[in-house]
Amino acid sequence: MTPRPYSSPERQRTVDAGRDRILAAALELMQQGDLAAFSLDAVATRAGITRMTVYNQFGSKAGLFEELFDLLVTRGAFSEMQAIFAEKDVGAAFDAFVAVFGRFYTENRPVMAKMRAAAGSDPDLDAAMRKRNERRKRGIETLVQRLGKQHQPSVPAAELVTTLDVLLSFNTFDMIAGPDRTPQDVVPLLRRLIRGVIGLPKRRTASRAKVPRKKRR
Amino acid sequence: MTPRPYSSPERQRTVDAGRDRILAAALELMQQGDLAAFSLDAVATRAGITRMTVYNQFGSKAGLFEELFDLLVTRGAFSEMQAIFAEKDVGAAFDAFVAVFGRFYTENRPVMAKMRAAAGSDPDLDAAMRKRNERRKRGIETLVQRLGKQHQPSVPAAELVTTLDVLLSFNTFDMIAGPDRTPQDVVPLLRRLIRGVIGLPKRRTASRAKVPRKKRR
DNA sequence: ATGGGATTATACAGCTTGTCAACTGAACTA
DNA sequence: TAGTTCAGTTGACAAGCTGTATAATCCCAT
Repeated sequence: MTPRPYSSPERQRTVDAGRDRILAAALELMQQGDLAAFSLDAVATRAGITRMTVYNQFGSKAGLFEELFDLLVTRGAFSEMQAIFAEKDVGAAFDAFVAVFGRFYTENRPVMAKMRAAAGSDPDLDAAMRKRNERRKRGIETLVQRLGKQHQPSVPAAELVTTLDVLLSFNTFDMIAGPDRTPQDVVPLLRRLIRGVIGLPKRRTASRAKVPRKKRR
Repeated sequence: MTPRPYSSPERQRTVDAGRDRILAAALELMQQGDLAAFSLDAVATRAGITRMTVYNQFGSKAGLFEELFDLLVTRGAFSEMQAIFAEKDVGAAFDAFVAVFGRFYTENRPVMAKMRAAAGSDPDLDAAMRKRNERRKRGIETLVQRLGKQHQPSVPAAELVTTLDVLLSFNTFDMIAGPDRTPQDVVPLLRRLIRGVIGLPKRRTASRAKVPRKKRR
């Protein structure tokens, strides 16, 4: 009656390989077609397995979404976060923060758009996404706490974190970028915007700081 | 054989009444349950008619969405827009603009959230919604053009309209308000934020401007 | 009474997510 | 070496959705 211990490295390897194939297929489908074309059947067929295996591995469609998002995040350029929080100049830290999200949103723009749409339809997935976005908010909190006294934000202090969170959300990057630009292109604009909100002086651009301005444009 | 002319005011009235009942039922369903519960069958049952009638009247689910959105807009507090554009003080005009959208988003918050989600899944509906949002953008454009020279925006002039459009989108109101406040509550914050972006001085609050400050709170 | 437009009833196709018992194969045991 | 056990896979099924097609029905205007 008592289930005996069971562990199979061979088994585990094929299972993990299957998971990877499923996630890869899901990612490809997310990058291409529209959300309506993203069915578990399409994912399974593309991964070369049965739809049921997807259910066994991820529980549900929302589960697959969540794991896919986590995969993107771990793959993403968030490894620099440590360095950003260690940065001496708070303004530079914010600038780097914006750049990280600009890159992440650019790399995963269609996927993020579909994630947002899917989260809007499924309350469970919405809660899961909200929880993951809290990490961004906590990062903003720690940066805001490091702000000195020589700044005067254009919003109440209690709202500063929430406001910055909005400005750093995928929606903001996506809307401002529009169809003709990438979120990456929008980074300078958002930097200026954020510096304006937290009341930091305009940063000396790297080029200007180095070269002593020889010719006007 | 030749179809004779035919027009029936009575008939037309009952048809219109049916349309109204369908739209009312759809609105109720949008305000209550989640988007998954919003099926054409549920709408039809609630309206006391058949699902086929919905198709006859609105063509498709997306068509119903669009007409419902238009209904909300015409019902909404956008009648003041004329007065807002006629306002002498540009800052006051922006303040009123923000208030209008705060009220609209507050009244229709769950509906707007579901519309956004539905638009994310259906490209056609997404295009339709985008087109309707252009009206907001055009309103911002006219207001921005009326800005004088005594302001220095914190973003390039070419990006000012897009930036303001983001700040006035449902997403911004919804995110900042969060679960404990209404978009309406967020209006003062967004006013300050927008004034900061376009480089306008903080407005003298109406109460301060009128009453000569007798007692501190 | 008769014609026309809208609504209804009914059926169907195709798609989706999700659940079920039966099956397969690797690892353990005798 | 041969049988048992368990995880993972599989095909089949249930229920829901949108959208379409077709015939019957109702009701108003002529």
